[in-house]
Amino acid sequence: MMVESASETIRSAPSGQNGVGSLSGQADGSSGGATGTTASGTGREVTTGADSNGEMSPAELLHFQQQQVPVSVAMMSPQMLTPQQMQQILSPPQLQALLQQQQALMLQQLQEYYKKQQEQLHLQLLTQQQAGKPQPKEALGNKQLAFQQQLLQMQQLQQQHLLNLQRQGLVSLQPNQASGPLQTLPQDLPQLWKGEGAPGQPAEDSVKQEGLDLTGTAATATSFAAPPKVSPPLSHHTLPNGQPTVLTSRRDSSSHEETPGSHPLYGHGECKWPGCETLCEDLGQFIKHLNTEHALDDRSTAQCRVQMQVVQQLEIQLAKESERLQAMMAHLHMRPSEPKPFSQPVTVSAADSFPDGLVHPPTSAAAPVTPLRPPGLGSASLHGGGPARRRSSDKFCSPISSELAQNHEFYKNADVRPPFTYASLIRQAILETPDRQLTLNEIYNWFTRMFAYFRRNTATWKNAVRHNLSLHKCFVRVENVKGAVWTVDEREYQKRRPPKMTGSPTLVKNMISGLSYGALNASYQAALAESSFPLLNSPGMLNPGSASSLLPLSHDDVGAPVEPLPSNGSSSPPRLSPPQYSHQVQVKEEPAEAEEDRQPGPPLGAPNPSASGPPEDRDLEEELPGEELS
DNA sequence: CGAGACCTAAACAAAG
DNA sequence: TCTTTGTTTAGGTCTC
Repeated sequence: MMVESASETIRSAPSGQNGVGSLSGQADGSSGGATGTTASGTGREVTTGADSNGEMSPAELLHFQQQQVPVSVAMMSPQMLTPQQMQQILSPPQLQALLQQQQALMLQQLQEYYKKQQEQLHLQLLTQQQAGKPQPKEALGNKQLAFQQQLLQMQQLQQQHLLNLQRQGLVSLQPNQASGPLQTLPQDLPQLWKGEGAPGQPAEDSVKQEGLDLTGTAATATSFAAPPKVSPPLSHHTLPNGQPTVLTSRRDSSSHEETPGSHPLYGHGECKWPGCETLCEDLGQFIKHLNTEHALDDRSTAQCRVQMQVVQQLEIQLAKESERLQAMMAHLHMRPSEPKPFSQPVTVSAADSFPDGLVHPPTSAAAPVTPLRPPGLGSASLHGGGPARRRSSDKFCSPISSELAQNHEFYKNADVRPPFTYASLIRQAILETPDRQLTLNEIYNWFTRMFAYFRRNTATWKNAVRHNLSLHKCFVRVENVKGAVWTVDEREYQKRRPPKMTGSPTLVKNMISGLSYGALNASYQAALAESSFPLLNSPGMLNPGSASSLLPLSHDDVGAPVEPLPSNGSSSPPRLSPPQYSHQVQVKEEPAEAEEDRQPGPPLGAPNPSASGPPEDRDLEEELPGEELS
């Protein structure tokens, strides 16, 4: 299907401008790896990425990076950072937060604009009235009406966008959207202003009057950072439910992260103040301009107010959607949220990761609402690349199931390649079923159901799945009544993967490859739908003693991390030792029949009678203990 | 540098 | 005959 083309998108950005050494390398490593580098003949390379590859210009990107990436990160090599690298640095959740922030900012800028126009109209009215110009009152009234309608429309538009983005999930960029996801809104706006709303194009007129051009606004809207002047009022919003929003906290932090030598409102040689595209040769000039043209005055103040409103609106919207999501999840048998995940040890480890200089705390601070940091992945994967790899903290790496559980929504919606190996995913898929067995097709389905990436990238992964199934001994094919099904031989599985280092390079690599800018875009979208991650954080993780070992089936992957062994010093041979896990549940190359008999019955190992609940939970419980054992 | 794990690509064969 | 499912082989990358 068409999907195919879209598929490879991710790797499309082989860009990995080898700037950040290994990281970029890894970027194409897995997915692009062979193909990308050596192209192994196939020349498949697929650059497509029409959708995901936001096509953000390098300049924009740089701008983006400078403003959004935590200082330390940015300093690593600002000019070298590619979207991918950025994504390497930021965990999916972080990206989400980031994107959320950006969207909010953009919206707010738009609002400011509108406000501005409105003020102008008022002015116009006043002057005209004073001048005694008998301008037909009606006309003026119409104008104002038109503006109000536009405001309404705009608000609706915003909300719609939010919703759309939320629901689209998969949708990345429309081909014609020149740069980045954030263009979406701005692009719509001009229309709104010029076309739709006002009969007599009043909007456009007034816009021109001030020499402003909404199109320009659209362009400037890409300026992500919060205008300093504006940030104050935004800094401490809380959701109706009292939860601080990621949005705001991030914004706060970002305002402090300004890159020296740059200004959030200055980019591409022009003033990024909403609606102002004044060209400024250098920062100095810009500052001057800023102080003169955008000084603290009524207008600015008004803009701040508008921003506040926008933010509040967004927050309300967010809260609503979160609620809805929770309800949906609850309905779909996922536990209702309650952000407990943060009490997990993982959190600690996450914090631990900062020293690497790869991630910054601010984000984690925003935790409550959006568990931004997937315990395992968040940090683990981040490190994968560089020095971090070495970290001995195995606790870091959480089992795939937990990782998955926590980022379930994310992967489901974002076109991000999951940082797991095919083998671990397959295994996960199989273990998630009551019978612990799946047909190939069911496995496919699981993949597509769980990961947006696989929904879009149909092309090769199926082959890879089959390949993995056949290749790894841990996957046992069993002839079933209804055909052949695949099961997992835990013992083999454990054996199979001699503990690699903790960071799991490939995973990271995978993740990275999956994180092309397009992915980022997707993440952005996903971010919106993301507010209630916690839901997924299966409580199971917290269950310490729960049914632990019945089926220690797993420590999964995410790289090989979890290890049973006393994690202490050497991070080397982590999970190698299956022995400790007396598990080996089932299977094991046996005659299909035998297998069959066994499997269907009590779901193998019937891990925990009590802790019913979704398979995921089961798994989590199974795994965690393992980790803790160590 | 070699070993291993992983990944993608692709050729083939057997079934349905 | 076409598609799906499985198996194998080959060539690459990356980390240890």
